[in-house]
Amino acid sequence: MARLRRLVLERLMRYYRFLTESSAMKGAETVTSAQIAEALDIDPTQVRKDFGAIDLLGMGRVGFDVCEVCRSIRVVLAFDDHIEAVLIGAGHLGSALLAYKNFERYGMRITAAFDSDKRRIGQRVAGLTVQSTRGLKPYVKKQRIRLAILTTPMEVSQAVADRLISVGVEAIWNFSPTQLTVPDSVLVRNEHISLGLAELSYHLQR
Amino acid sequence: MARLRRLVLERLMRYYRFLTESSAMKGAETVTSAQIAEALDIDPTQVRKDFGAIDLLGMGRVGFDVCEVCRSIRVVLAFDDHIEAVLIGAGHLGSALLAYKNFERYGMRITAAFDSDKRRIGQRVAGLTVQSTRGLKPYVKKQRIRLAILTTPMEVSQAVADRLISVGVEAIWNFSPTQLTVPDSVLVRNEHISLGLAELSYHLQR
DNA sequence: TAGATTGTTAATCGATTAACAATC
DNA sequence: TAGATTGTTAATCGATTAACAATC
Repeated sequence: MARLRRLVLERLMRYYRFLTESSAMKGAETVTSAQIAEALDIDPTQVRKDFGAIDLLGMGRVGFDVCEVCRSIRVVLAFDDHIEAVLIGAGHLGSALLAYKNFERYGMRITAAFDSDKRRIGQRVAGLTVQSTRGLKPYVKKQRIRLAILTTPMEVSQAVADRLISVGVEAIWNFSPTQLTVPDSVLVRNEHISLGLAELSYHLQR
Repeated sequence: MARLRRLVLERLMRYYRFLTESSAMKGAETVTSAQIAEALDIDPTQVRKDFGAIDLLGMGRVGFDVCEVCRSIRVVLAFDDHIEAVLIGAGHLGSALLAYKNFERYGMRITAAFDSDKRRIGQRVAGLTVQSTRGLKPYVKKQRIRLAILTTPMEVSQAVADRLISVGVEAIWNFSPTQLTVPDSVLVRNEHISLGLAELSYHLQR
């Protein structure tokens, strides 16, 4: 199977969520590309192409088997791998992510939260005790953590990323509005929320 | 000026943030497309094309005037328009957004927060008192609110969106992981955070 | 069989990158 | 002037959509 591109992966996630969570799919055993496309506002051909890319075959006149599709997506997106992650920056956004227990459904669990602010260290957030960033490197190394979630102020993000990478972190989910510089082997996924503001503001302009 | 596409708008926002917030730009009066491209990891031609699209002219051998670029982007992205927004769903993510005061820098201000949960109504979050969603429609109508931020559980998002649109909301910043169905005249900007998980999980797979 | 749906190729569309003359 | 940088056209690349024979 060829390496899948980002947009394909995102669509696979959307298909999966639709098939597992939408009330429209309650009890259905099969689903057509047209149904999925309609619900997610994309082209039916796109759906079939994406399914083809992960070697999923449909049935003429019937569509796709819901369970088979879900199973295949789980495998491709590695939802059963149980990735452990650390979160750095236990501010408002960080706390919101810690509280978002749904991540476990996709195989990701945040096992520790760090902050450098004395007022936050020791506090309990969503069942975890916020630790001092002094303990970050030893923890990541000892637990062989591969994924880090960055909800730090932008001034410190690059420095924190460097430290994480030096002890083996392979992927960073970056919520701070900074462009991180990392080695090619490390994946950075940026969630720059404020970019949305540009589109909204432009559109609302008189 | 032709209608700008989403990716262009997002890049304009990144240019603006780089020019106004990066320490690399401290005190600089001019900037070259190569400098910006290097910092944001994009192609220099892209930067010049984007600037060209908003009628910004550079100077041969010197580059672009930083102030002029910033001013132009502010105008194009309407940062001085002072858009008022309501937020619906004062949970963890909603509270994080309410606390994120930086939005005002880009002309957006959240003036009211609503929730349907009795335990949240009346609580103060980031200087605002959470109101019952019963008051949502009257408030939006009276204050002529055009932008709504949706941080509701996915089951109720469509219903809330319908109500918002019925009283004049023109754009929705959707943080709930649902595909909303809206009239063509309404802009929906989706921030489906969990899509990132697909890419990260796929990449970390052994 | 008849008809709905798939799987796949070809056509279109849009975004990115390369090349280079024009400019200051 | 010489040289760095722009502005723009052309080439490339990738993603989306249309078309349609194959299938169940």
